[in-house]
Amino acid sequence: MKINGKFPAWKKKKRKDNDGKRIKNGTKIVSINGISRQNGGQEPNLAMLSVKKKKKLRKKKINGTATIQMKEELMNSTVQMTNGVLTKKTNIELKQIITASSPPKTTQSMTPKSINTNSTPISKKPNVATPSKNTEPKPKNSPREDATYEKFIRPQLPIDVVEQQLMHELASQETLIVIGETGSGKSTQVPQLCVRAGIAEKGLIAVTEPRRVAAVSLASRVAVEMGTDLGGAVGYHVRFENVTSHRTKIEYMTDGIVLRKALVSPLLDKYSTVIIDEAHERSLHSDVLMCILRKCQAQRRGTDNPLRLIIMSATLQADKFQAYFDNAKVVLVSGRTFPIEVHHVNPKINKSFSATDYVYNTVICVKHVHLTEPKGHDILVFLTGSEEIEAVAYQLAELNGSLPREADFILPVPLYAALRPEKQREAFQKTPQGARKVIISTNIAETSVTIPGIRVVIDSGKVKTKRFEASNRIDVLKVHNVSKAQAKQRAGRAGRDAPGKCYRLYTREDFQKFDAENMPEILRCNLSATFLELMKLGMKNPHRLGWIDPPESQNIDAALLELTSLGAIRPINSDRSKFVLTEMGDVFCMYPLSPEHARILFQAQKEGCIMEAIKIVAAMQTDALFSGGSDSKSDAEVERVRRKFETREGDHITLLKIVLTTNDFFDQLNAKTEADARYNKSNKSLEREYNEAIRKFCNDNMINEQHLKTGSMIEDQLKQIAIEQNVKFSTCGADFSKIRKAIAVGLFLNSCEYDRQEDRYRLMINPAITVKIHPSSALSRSKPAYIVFSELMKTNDLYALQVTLIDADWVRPLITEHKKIRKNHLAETAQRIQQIVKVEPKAKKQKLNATF
DNA sequence: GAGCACTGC
Repeated sequence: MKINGKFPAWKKKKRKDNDGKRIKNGTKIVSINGISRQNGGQEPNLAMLSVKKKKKLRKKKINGTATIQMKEELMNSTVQMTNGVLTKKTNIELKQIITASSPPKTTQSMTPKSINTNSTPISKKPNVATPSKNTEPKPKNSPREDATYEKFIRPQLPIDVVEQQLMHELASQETLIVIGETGSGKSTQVPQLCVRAGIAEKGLIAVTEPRRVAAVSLASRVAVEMGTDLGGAVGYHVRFENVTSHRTKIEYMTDGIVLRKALVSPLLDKYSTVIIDEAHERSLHSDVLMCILRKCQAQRRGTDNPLRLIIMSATLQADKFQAYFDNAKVVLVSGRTFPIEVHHVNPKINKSFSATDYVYNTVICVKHVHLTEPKGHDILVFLTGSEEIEAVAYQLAELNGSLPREADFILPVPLYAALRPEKQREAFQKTPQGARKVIISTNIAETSVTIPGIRVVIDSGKVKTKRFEASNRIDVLKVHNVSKAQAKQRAGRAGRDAPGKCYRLYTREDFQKFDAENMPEILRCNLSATFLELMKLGMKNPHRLGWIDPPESQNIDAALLELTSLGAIRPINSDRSKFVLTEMGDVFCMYPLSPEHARILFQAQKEGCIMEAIKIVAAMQTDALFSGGSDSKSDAEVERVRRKFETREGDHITLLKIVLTTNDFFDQLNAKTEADARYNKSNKSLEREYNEAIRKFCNDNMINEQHLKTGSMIEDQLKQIAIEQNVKFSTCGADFSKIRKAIAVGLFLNSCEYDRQEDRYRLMINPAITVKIHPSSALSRSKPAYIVFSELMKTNDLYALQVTLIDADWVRPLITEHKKIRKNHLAETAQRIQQIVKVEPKAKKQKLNATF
């Protein structure tokens, strides 16, 4: 929320809200409890000014504490890394930012996890944290660590009740399904039970998590419980960070890392047990893992190193998992959340209620809750996107002017992933005296972060999701209703610390119409990258693969067509039902990239510009490097800086320019810092100056520091892989046509030709589809004859994002080839469907088991 | 001249 300076960008322009009503320059008739009132954007009243002043004061307070916390973190890490070279320090800082933006890690706080609460008040009372048996011996490490362990006493957890049963099942079952709600302790205790049951002697216990924060914080927590240091008996492995050793017995990992490991060692024989946590989330990676591990288990069955699988889930999909894993046993663990009172909108009472204008409803609801709920109970609001969130935050701040004198002050705090880390941190600050914090969030607060002190949840019932349209290869970003499970999850966020309330801005009848569960990711994304990995593991026919929820046939074919056209796979039988990796496809697998992006690198090697290609492709993996429009800059200044990097050749070359500029800056900065170090400057002041210089550079050039660092780490990772692949490093200098050709070849499926009559671009592989260049692109005004884009996004129109000027001759042969393959492909698909229809169900099942 | 949720290797 902007306090000083100009109004937020959304306010300056006319915009349509979801009901189609125009909100003009912030002026909107707000009717609260029947009393209409006009908040004029042009005439800020006195109450409004005093609000700003008040807020400014409170802001100051908050920032004060933040600085102190950050300083402490900085000092801790400096102690650990004083002998590091200064260039390494960027890494240290990144780590700090990651930890700082994750939920506070105390011995009491648990990882962000899924919750499942009933929609009616739950009578279960949470266990009081009582001192219980300390199951593990005390550590004998450094004195500092000893102090930490002595303080630690694990509270009793619901899972303790079924400990004996779990131990028994672990000893006898090959696959086990553990269903446990939030707070049951399954994520921390089940791996430890495995160790105690003696399973870990044959091999490591792997625990997979869908998010990095979860893997890291769970590992830290379990390390404390087991009385070992992190990276000792308990470790974690996420991208860019491997904190494990030869002593490690329990390894927390992100599911993507386990998939990568499976590509290198398909039997995963280092691990005796793999525990898949949060399986109910149905992330792409966990679905693929379950598919692979089932195969893996079959192959290791009967050997002296069988694979044990534990599927952990928070919701009722047990039946589905049970059927998938051959009637595996299910152990139920009760959860430990506080009772939550759920209120739905009742149209009979709330006469003015309109189901579509949820932004307006939100403001009304916050006001109602604010005036009726006890002071000090913070509110968490779920909305769909940044624009909405900023709008509500603004209106709530204005609401303060009309509150009764005795009422507390409303402190709106936006929270979404694209927000700068320091802004995100405000959501975790303690609420100032005399205020009520209202966090207005996207679904980031559903699972990824846990905010303390929330007692009331307001749920719009909406979520923005991306779905892949296989027929046109288009990503569609749209607002949808949440699922029932998601609504429960959101409600559960009110019951973390104490009994809570949830207000749903939809009727009970609407809720009944919602889907039961979230749509699994595998059903709504491009499958080409996944299939490439599975083919590396020996899969030949994706149509015959046993998924929990099989993707649509059309979607599977689209991925096969894409991979074939990119030259990553080729058919091995005449009816094109079986495929195998080509040599090039094998190389693609080594890179953590989509097949298209890997193809750019492959081509760049031929063209002699691999260095530049790696920089560009790495930058393409992160969110926008250039973050124009940040609040303290004027439009003219944003334009000026944007022009500095813009090139006529397109947005990919612009990315390269930004990366090269920052590289130069870092070279100079490092040289200067090294020189300063010779004059005996203290480490601390050097580091401060170093970080300040980076901050200033990023601010001046409107570069997102976080994304820049992520990009640079990806660049290092890609370089490392290229070295392992014996790639000859080459650079094209100022001859950008080489790199443009490599990009064109990699993204040839996205090449377009300008249609002057329509003033739009026609997709060369499918001229029926016309698109517009997104206005954020450097090429949106120059309109060259031929372009490729990175991504096509359907919002209000069909927009091409990240566009580069190309030569049509570079892509024409590839497009001709693609059309040929597609023609055959369609014919073969029709033929195959005929065959499948003929197959008897029984025979079909046998075949399914025989092929992978 | 638009305005984009969230993860992950």
